[in-house]
Amino acid sequence: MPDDLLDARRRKLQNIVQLERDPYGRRFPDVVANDAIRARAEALNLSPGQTAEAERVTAAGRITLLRNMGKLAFLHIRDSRADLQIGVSKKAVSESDWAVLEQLDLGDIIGVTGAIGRTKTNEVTVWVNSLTILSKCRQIPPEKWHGLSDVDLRYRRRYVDLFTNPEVMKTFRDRIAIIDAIRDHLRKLGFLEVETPALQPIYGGAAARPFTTHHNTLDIELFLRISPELYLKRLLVGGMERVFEIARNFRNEGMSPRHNPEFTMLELYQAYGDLSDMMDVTEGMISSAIAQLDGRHERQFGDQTINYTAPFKRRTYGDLLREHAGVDLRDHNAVFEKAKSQHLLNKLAKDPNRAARASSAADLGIDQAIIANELFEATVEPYLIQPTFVTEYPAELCPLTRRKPDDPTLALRFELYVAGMELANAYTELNDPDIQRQTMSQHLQGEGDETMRVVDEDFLLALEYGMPPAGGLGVGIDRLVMLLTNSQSIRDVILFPLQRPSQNT
RNA sequence: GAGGGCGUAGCUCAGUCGGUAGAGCAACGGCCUUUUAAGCCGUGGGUCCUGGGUUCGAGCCCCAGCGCCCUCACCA
Repeated sequence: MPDDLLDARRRKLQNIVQLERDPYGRRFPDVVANDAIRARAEALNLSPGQTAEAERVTAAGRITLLRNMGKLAFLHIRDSRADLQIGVSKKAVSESDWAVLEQLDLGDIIGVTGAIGRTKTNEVTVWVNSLTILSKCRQIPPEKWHGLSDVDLRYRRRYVDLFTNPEVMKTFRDRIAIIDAIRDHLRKLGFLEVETPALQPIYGGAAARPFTTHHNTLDIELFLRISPELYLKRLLVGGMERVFEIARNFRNEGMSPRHNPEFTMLELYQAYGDLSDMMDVTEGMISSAIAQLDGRHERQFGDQTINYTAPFKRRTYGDLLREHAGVDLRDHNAVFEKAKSQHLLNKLAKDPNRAARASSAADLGIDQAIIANELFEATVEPYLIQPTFVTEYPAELCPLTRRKPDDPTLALRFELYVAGMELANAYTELNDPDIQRQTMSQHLQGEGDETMRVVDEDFLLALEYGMPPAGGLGVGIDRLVMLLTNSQSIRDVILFPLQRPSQNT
């Protein structure tokens, strides 16, 4: 039973009330951030044991360490950037303040004012002359040394994770910095940041199963967006030449270290641009993000070292397949036999016997390009460690994309791979409404699954008004943050990842 | 959805061959005015994930369930 632990804290809270002090505090102005106080101490050039009596500061934070020696106490308080040691001498504070100090626990939030100094052991310390409790912590914080490491608890109680594990706070501060840098970069390029519906009567722009919901007043079924694409393109029709949205997308699919049901995607469209512009934008954005962090273009991700110095490698799909799988994309038979020998057909055929008997893609009723792509994913993807733009995808894999003028079997698309992960995806967009209508309907037929899919007639109508030729780009923001912060799971870069609700908490 | 791993004190973790449930931190009482995972003396703290089963006896073995993690499947 943890009751005795909780009771002890509740008792101390009562003691504070009895001292006529408010255990939950109030406005506490002029707080200086811990790292700023440390910087000031640095600038003062104090020698060990010295205190700059005139350098008074106000500090506040959560107690992460508390050592009371009876008449002198050292505590560490933490804010979102740093820890700071404070020293409280019984002689230097009021009787009431000292009495409050004796009722403090790890996890309490306090505010102090005092002079900046250094201890004999050279630790920067604020020597307190007044102390205020700002919030009593009535739960038990995790252990000071190991912190909170149970991953389930870390996600369920992210607030505890954040204040006990500074590297977690750092990761999320970095996430914020990365997104800020991307916004700045795009605005400087003249992109307008827009917001489009997350509740959509017809979903589109990606092949994924949506979440469904219902609007009571209109009494209609709605879908949570799987992509903002079709709305952003409407804005191109409307005359916004450069638009972007940092959109939360929702996909009712499986979860993995690289997939969360809701995730953040940057999508942007640039009128009069194409694939090569999208490469420039991608490289520029990532460089800006890195500059906003520590500026290091060479970064660790797990046991890999990745170099983000632009320009990134550019390789064609066909070249990569030839290099890693040893087959020519156009040699359908070789592709088929190679895929068969690698046991890649079973899952496509959904029946091992049928896969074993088949001697061509047609036998399985599967498009040739699908088999090639299976081979690509198995043999090429794992080796795309350094940032690589993969270009010239087989057109069948991306029916909604404009084709290469001099070779209509290839699509004007690239995917950016880093560390074997798909990080970005870009196209020279299709703006011919007739071709778009045709490919959308074909795509529908190919999807014959249980999910409802409807051609978005209003989108096609918009195209008929005329959409400028454009480049389009999508970047998985969570994955980018994973890569730049060396986080192995998408859940480590999403503050509150989806967890099954638990009964106990 | 399939396979594998894990679940012991508030936290981080031990637990041997199936034989009385352990440590550190945290907590409680006491001492301590320069600590750095502070120190010293003393005390308390358990639904061993849940439910069955085997056994004289289960934290440990078996079955089922729950939760989490990983791999795969799903997924422009």
